[in-house]
Amino acid sequence: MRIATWNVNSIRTRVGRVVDWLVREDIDVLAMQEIKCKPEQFPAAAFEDAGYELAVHGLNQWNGVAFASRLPLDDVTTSFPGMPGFLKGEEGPGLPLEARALGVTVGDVRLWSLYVPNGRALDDPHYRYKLDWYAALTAHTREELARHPGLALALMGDFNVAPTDADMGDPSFVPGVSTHISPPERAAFEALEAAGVQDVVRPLVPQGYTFWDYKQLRFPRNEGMRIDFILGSSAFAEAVTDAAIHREERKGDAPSDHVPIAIDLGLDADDDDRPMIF
DNA sequence: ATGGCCTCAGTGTGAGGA
Repeated sequence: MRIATWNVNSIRTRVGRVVDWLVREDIDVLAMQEIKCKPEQFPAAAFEDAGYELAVHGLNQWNGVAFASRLPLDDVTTSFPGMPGFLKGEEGPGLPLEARALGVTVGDVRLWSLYVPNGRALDDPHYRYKLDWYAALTAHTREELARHPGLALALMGDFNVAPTDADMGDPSFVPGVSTHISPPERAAFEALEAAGVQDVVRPLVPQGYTFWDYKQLRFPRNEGMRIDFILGSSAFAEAVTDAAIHREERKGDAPSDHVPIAIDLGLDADDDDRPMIF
């Protein structure tokens, strides 16, 4: 089974490219972020004609998350319990939720497509929102794994944090000034991992970015950032057999500014110590 | 090579992205 995540930066603009890639790479389940449309605007036919069913969560022209899958999608969940909302100029609880989280179950595997808030600037209310969003996601993840020990769970998407200095290659992001590299953001990412999910791509792909800004020749200069991840529970991580960051998808006409990340899941049939997931 | 912002709503220009 091949699973992938991709911040597509508008699915209506990218539909041909995305479906071509799914078919070419034999992807079974794709988590998308920044679809930038409502469900009724989603170009569903192109996916369905290629053999994929959809789960779409979009409220307006911003954010938006979705799944495309060749396998049945069950237990579709929009937003996770405790997820904070946001409304410019206002603060406190009860603000409207944005379309940033979508959970599905495929077989016995629980998957989330996540688009973590950007933060905008260290002194912007959006930064507090980002940290609160991380805290709520961490609490939910911890509770979910406590409730279902041994669950194969993966959090996939755009986490908007470069966890290490090697993950930040964009010179416009300055320590002490910029988002994505601040100690509180990095601590929030580490706290999420400590809740019981680990980066299942980095051990197999130690180097490489997943995002390059459209501006200032960032891609030709390879001044990118590694901010898209697949974080898996122990049961999920043990089933990962391969991983790849598809850097080629940043080339050519009308690319997203993010590239897809794909992993293979499988099991050694002779190893009875491992849980049988598929 | 991979090339100097892009997308959306809406029709002029602001918001948002990272």
